[in-house]
Amino acid sequence: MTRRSPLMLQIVTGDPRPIVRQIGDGIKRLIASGDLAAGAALPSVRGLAQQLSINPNTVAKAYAELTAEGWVHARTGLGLFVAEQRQRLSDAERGRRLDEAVDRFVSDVIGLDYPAETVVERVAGELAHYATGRKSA
Amino acid sequence: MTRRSPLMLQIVTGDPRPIVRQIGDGIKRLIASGDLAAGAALPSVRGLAQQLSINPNTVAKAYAELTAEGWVHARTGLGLFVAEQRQRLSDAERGRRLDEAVDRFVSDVIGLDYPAETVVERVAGELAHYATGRKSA
Amino acid sequence: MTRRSPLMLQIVTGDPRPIVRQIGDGIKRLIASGDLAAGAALPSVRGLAQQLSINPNTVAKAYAELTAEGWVHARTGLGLFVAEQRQRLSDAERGRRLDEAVDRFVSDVIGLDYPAETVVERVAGELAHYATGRKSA
Amino acid sequence: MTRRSPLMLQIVTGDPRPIVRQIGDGIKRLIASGDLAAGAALPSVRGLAQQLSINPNTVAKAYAELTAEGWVHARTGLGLFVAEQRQRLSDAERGRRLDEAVDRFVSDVIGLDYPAETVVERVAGELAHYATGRKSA
DNA sequence: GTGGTCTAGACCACG
DNA sequence: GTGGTCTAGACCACT
Repeated sequence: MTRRSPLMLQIVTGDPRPIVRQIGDGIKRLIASGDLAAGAALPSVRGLAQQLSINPNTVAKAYAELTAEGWVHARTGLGLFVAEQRQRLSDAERGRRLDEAVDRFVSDVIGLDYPAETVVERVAGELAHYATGRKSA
Repeated sequence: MTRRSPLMLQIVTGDPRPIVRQIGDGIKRLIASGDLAAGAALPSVRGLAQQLSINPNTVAKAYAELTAEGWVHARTGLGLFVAEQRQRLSDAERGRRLDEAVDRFVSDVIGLDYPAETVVERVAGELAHYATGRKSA
Repeated sequence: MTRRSPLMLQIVTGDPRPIVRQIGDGIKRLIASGDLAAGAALPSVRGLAQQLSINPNTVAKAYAELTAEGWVHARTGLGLFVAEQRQRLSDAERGRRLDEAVDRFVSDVIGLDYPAETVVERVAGELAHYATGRKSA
Repeated sequence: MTRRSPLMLQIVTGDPRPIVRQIGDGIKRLIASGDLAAGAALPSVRGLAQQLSINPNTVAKAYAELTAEGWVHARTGLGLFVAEQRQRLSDAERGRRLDEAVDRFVSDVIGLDYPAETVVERVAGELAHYATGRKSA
């Protein structure tokens, strides 16, 4: 139950997001989708770095951010484990971040000339993978 | 048609997007919403720079990108004008960018723990302000 | 008002806290005490690194954490600025962190054999420097 | 007096403190609160390790630190016993540690935006559970 | 000039 | 073995 199997993670060089963010986003999704349950062990810094052929420091940085944001917690000498999820941000802050994300998304998409329904459906489809209120899968 | 009135544009220092992008996004929005019709003239580089109190180089760079992406075109000695509507990006490129934007959006929102419907409604609401689908099709 | 004067910051090699944390804590205090008002510019990464005779990456890391926690925000090409303060954490999370801090503090102090009043007075004295609800100075 | 009953100790995996420290802090608290009187025997290294389901090395290290700090003393062939109350640290050292603890505590709490009185009351409340001041003075 | 990212390699405490 | 910290030096985008 705490075995460290290779994660379903891959970094894409073409992706404009920095590697650190790709790792962070990827793991957040695995947690949100329930593929990584609370208490599960993450791959070691060195292990994941080797698996992805990147520098261990880059992985460590991504892990540090996930730790700071409360997604995982480190037990020195043992490794990283998925934390219990809990509401860390104030409602006001959550609202601000939603606004920001929506705003940016609209800016990104507005020039692509897709019908609004198409865009909305794509978003809805993606979000469907992640249960409301997380990990109800 | 070609008068150069001050654009309804403003840069926000708190915005995480670089200024170049804020200008580009802003003008794309004005075009998409119809506030800037095809054939309309854009403010001069110096004029807009002064209006927004930013470096003219920054405006010039934003304009260069809009030109490269086909949103506007330069008429030597006259200035920049909003281009006639046409397919600016290949379908493949459009699809790729949609994917990218959706992906990023989902990553941004996933930790906020909002019900999917809430998020989808917000996006739909924002998109409703702009032209739905391609106008010159 | 946005001038970058040398900060009242110093790192102590004997301090058990890592340098990154000393910098972060120091700046948080300067902000909390009002010495660094919202909108004020922080010293540049390279500048502070030189001033403290440490590696720029170390400063950058400290700054990145402050940014992630919302104390400051970066404007690429311009520098870092003190952010408007706002309630980012949920009440539950704030409570958890208070509990944790108190718990740790008691553990640290319990063996030193000081009268409780002495300890409490020291804490009260230190906290008095930082106005309730921040920057009311 | 010297019977070796199971200690009222537990390690918490979620606790940010390393296990070594949790053990040390826990025993110090038991001594400070009087639950472990001077002369009382501590559980054996192997026994406590088994009770807490942790590595004996970890317990041994914690015991070594307690011994070095003068909290307990070893009687060869018999085990560890709580030391008679005496000045374990120099005044300078005690003062330094108090400063350090207060400093760290203030840094931890400063961003949580609680009124100073609230924080002070919490500290006072926690400290009240333990002996106020040195007991054998 | 500014901050942000990435690599490489070192040392530490912890289990 | 684990994660955490620090240094050194490089390249990038932005102003």
